[in-house]
Amino acid sequence: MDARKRKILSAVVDMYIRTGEPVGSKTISQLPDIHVSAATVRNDMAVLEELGYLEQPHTSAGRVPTFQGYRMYIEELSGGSELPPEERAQLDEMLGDEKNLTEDLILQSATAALAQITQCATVVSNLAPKYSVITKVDLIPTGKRVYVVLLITSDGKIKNRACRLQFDLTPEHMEFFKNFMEENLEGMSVSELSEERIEQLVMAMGTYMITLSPLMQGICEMSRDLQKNELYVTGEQNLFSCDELDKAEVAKFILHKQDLSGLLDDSFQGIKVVFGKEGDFVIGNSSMIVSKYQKGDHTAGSLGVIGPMRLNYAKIIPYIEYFTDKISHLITDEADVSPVIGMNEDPNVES
Amino acid sequence: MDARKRKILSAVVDMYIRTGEPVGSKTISQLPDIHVSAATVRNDMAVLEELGYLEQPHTSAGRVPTFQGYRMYIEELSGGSELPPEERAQLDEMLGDEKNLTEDLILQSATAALAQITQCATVVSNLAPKYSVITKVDLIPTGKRVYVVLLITSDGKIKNRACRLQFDLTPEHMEFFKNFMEENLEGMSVSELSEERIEQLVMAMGTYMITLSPLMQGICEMSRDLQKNELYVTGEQNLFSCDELDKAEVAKFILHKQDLSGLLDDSFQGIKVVFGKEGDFVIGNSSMIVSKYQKGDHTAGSLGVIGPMRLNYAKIIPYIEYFTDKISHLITDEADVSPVIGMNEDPNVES
DNA sequence: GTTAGCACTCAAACCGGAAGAGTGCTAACA
DNA sequence: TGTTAGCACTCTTCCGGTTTGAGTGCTAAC
Repeated sequence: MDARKRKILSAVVDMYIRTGEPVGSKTISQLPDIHVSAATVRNDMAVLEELGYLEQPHTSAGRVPTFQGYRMYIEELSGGSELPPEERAQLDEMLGDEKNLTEDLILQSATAALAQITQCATVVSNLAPKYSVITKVDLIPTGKRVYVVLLITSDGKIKNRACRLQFDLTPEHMEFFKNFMEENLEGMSVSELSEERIEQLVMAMGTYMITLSPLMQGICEMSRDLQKNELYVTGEQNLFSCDELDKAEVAKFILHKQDLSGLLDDSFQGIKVVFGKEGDFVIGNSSMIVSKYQKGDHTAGSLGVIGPMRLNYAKIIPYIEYFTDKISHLITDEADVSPVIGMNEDPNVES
Repeated sequence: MDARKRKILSAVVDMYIRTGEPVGSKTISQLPDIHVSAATVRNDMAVLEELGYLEQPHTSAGRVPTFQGYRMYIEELSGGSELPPEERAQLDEMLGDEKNLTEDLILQSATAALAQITQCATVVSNLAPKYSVITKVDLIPTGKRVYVVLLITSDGKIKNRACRLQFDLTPEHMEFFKNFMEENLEGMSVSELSEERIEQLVMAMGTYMITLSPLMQGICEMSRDLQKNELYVTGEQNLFSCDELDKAEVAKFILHKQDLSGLLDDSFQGIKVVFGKEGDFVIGNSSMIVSKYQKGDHTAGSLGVIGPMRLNYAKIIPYIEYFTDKISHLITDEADVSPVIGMNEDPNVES
């Protein structure tokens, strides 16, 4: 494919993104940096159509990019531009006071900022940190035969569960439980805390087993929660004010946002673009641009934008790259400094 | 307004609910219990239109009920039918094993069941219990200068917040805090726990004030959470499969469901019906039917159904009445028996 | 390889008439 | 006086035909 065809393809996609109308040969030929006639453009477009980059809604209409066409266009872009300093400053300002923020807050303000400038929905999948460790287990009596088990992890997550027992616990029982936890659970990695492991621990409790097993059941449920990845979505409203998207599909998406995790946690590098209805992603005519962020040397999660397929990729891709970069730095630094203020009661956090 | 007009109005609303088409005089005159000609029906309909119960989309179309028309129709109904035993049995079964359930679970299964049989969205506003008391405050060190404050209430709610202090606490500080809480906070009603009250307590701490005030700040935030009413919404999908409702409005509603609390907590008795766009309720062409449930002698919350205005009121109203009655009994009984298993980490709970 | 010219295609917009549902009014009837 | 049949009228909806215009593919000339 020669340079002119590439240029024409780019121009078609660009124009289509701007206008939403199928693009004709005449329009392209009139562009300042296209120096050939409409007829020539027509010939090239016919070839681009054969190659699968463009298509016609009907015989006498202009051309519209295919998925493949968009992909090619995006690839051309992504090598490109660094963000100009003034935009960078603007983004920094939107991110707010970066210091002293916790990981959750950093992610929240990043998604909020991104949603606002792109006028799209933004999504973050924050992987359950693999190195997180249980730092504290506590047991608090709160009523007749009701006890609250409290679980705190090294990355600042706090979980609690109330458990009803068959008998009230003696001080000896309480003592045993606390010691047992200190010896066996505290210091253990959350990812090790499988159901089998808990089963084993219950067995190891000996005569206390029967009385205390509901507590262990509670711990089991909490550890399952802790191992789930978190998914935030913000700016869903923006999808509804976009008339290229089917409202019913958007609604379905919002109600099943969890389904995204598969797409987001997929292994990939750099920028990934997913188009609606091309794969598992349910909103037709939409696209999702995702990039990963790191904590130290590990992938810690991914940040993405969801909007119509006609999206200003040229602007948005650098934004996302800048944000994920920035997040990587912030959370890596932050991890060195101090534990995190818990946010596990925020209703926007789903898993 | 004579009996025949009343009957005709009822018939028109009924027919309109079934078909969704404007109803003509001929259709009505052919109904089995209408024994007058179409011309007579026409005359009556003209009167009903003058009275504001019916309207015409255009001159040569049939009649459609107005808000007032619906209201009249619903009023006629609500005196009516007890639920037949077989339906009652069916509802009971859907509610599942009623014993041993907590308040939250009762409400959840009721909304789920109601959403399923009505194919509508259901909504529950559970008022923050006014008599709820703080039973326990605990303080747990979890990291360098980081402490978790735990708050447990008599109705089984558990809240926690991590607070970062300026210094690490000495055992003496810890001791003081726990004692102070035991003396001043435990036993106090949640509703008394205003910001001013907390302010006063901070003042009363004397020399410990500066060090411990971030903890009190945390308590303040948690008490604010505890005083919020809870709002569950279920079955939102159903609204999207209903083509009389504007999807964009439904979406807006879902994203701002909190706005409902005003409508739900309003004081009223028996059944209340709100029509979309008539007042503050945003979904055009929709209606919401609400009824209150009691805990002992106090209103504890309300349960409602949201669907298209063309709703089978004759069926749904008795359902709602039955459910709220049942819920009232269950939660009143349950309160006597045992404290509640906490559910405050459920992501569906909003406030 | 590029371009102008031309015939062709197709969607969208427009128009006008016919069909049909339903009304309001009037005059007759019990 | 209330009820009914009849009739003219209104208004939406549907259908088919025509027009318009944008855009194409092909061909022949440059």
